[in-house]
Amino acid sequence: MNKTKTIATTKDVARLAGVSPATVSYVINQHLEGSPKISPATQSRVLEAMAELNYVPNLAGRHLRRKLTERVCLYLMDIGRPYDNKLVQDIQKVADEHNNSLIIITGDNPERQAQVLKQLHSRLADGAIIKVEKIEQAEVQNLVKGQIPLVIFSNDLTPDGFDVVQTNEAEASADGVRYLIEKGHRRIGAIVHYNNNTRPDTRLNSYRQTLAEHGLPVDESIILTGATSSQDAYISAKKLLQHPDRPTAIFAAADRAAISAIWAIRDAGLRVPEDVAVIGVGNVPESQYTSPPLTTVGPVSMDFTEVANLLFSRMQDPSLAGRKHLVRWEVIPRRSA
Amino acid sequence: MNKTKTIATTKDVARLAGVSPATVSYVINQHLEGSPKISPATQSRVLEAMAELNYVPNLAGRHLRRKLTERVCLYLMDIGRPYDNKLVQDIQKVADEHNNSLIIITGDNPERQAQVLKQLHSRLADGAIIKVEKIEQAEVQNLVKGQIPLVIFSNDLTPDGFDVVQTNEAEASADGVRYLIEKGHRRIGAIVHYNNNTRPDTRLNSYRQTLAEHGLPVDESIILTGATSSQDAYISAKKLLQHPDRPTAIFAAADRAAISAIWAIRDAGLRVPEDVAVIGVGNVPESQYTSPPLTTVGPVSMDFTEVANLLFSRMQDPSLAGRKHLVRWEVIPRRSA
DNA sequence: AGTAGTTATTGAATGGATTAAATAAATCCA
DNA sequence: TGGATTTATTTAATCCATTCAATAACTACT
Repeated sequence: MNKTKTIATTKDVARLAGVSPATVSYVINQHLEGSPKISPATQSRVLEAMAELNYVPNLAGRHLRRKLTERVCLYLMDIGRPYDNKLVQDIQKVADEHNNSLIIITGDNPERQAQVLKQLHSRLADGAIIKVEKIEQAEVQNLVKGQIPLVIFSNDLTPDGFDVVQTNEAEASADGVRYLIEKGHRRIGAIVHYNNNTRPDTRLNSYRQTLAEHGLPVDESIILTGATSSQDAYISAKKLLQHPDRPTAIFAAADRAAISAIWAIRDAGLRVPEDVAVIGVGNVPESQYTSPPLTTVGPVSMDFTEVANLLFSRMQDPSLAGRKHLVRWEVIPRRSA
Repeated sequence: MNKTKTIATTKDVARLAGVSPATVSYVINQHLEGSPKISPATQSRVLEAMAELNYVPNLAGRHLRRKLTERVCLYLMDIGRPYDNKLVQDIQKVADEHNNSLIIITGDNPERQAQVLKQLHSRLADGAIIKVEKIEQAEVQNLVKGQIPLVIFSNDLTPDGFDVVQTNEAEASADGVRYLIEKGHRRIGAIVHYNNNTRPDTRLNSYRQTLAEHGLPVDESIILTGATSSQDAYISAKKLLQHPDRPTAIFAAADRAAISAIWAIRDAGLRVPEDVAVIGVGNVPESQYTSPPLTTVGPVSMDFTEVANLLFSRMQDPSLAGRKHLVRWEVIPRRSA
């Protein structure tokens, strides 16, 4: 009965099976080629002992000795983003193929980011994919010194020496605005900053710049910023609709805001896109199923295995030069604009 | 230059600072009360050496010796669920207070569940919160043997010996259907199984049972199952609307399905709730901002710190008897029904 | 100054698994 | 059967940080 109080170690298993700890280890790691062959007889005695004692290898011991965790880490700002679930699945799949496990850590403040980078340096994992808006340069540089394979998924300025994944989000947002202009719209309102997790500025800048490039005036009274929730976005949309010189189209810097805008337009008794066209950014899953389906700007491909491959190839050969991977965003024409 | 190739250890720091490894360790762990006091002079010499060598303690070494990881794990089926982000935040907050870090692992198949439970047993973390639909009993029992503090967040049958968090989701779904009946509806359609992550059966059962309890017929032709996406749900709703004997209300077993239903109803030129009322389940964030705002069934409180506290109190005293925590779901009346 | 009493520092053992190198056992062949 | 070769098993070192117990360096006090 006191057996259950203590966690069994290789030594315990060895004693029970009447072999040495080394033999136990070799039984556990048979799969690693190059290990000595253990005779079927001892093998089964060891396995029995392991089962009897409910033995599981201690990870700390193993990692210390092997200098490997066979684990990768994904850092996300939070776990609510539409694409991140797919990102996780794809990384998981690739990790599985490499017999690695995946842990996810979240945090949207620089403190936690620094903390996690430090933990990585402390060998929390053998490599990591960091997906953030903004990078703590200094900490990352330390990691590079510490030789932790790293893939940075961010449009923020990133230091050299590792792989970066970026999106052409800014250009794609500009494409979105251009799309509206090409449809003949001359007065396009903007609803920006759906929540604090996105980078509204680049999208808003794209909007301003694109209008300017086409010789259209930028009217600040139809640029509504600070919408941090669907409700805010709904209210913003209402305001645009009540504007004395109502815009004929709305550029919403996030799909959820765009969806709220559609509700607002329909609630006002107007038609989408005939009376007011709407375009979003992000291509969240729901955007396909709104009514009318939302025209939006988003990633063309949802396959992130390439991102995971960047990491694993770097783990195999840390001397690799820094690479860049682009997640292409494009206008996805549906029926709201 | 070759310094950067190798990761510094306490020994390296000790050598550079001209002290013993023990001293280095005591400098690192000053905060742990009971540690000997180190003189300011040596202290700063050690700190300098640490900075110079870019030293970070190796977690494996520390964990091995301390027999503690100061880490907790949250297992989720995926990272897309509306409430889980809040769950993560709350656990994170409590973990921070205890100087623990949080790692998240996901997986929706029993294999990964088993794998993770095994890793926990292997001391991946000091404790875990497992949020799943279905529990692998055998593996969990092993964990109990291995004395890993565990909180099971699941309505599935759970073995004794640790804490469980459950929702009264089934009863609340029944309340939702009752709510419609009390509004005078006698013909209520159902759209069930929004995706493979939810447990439609309990909700559907609640629906059937509640109708029966009120002496209403259960008409299988207006129960549409298998809607695994918003689009499916939209199509299902369309079908209900085209039914020769059209229901006056729709019970959607998931909010996203309910939202699709609202789109479908409005697209058909009908009004919500006057022509067709809609109630959802889940109270996802968007449900507040649909038009009309969705009446739904969901958790009343969004504070999960209590769940985290269950875990940490158990980690402090593993002999605690198993406790139960109920996340109360209720009808949240808005305007769609 | 000498002894008791503090305070600072270090030596050495520890935790658990792995693995290179060495030994022991088994098999083969002449 | 004896010696060589192959196969199975073990010994002992190692990974790194921590911590108990012991020593060393100081202070203080009579």
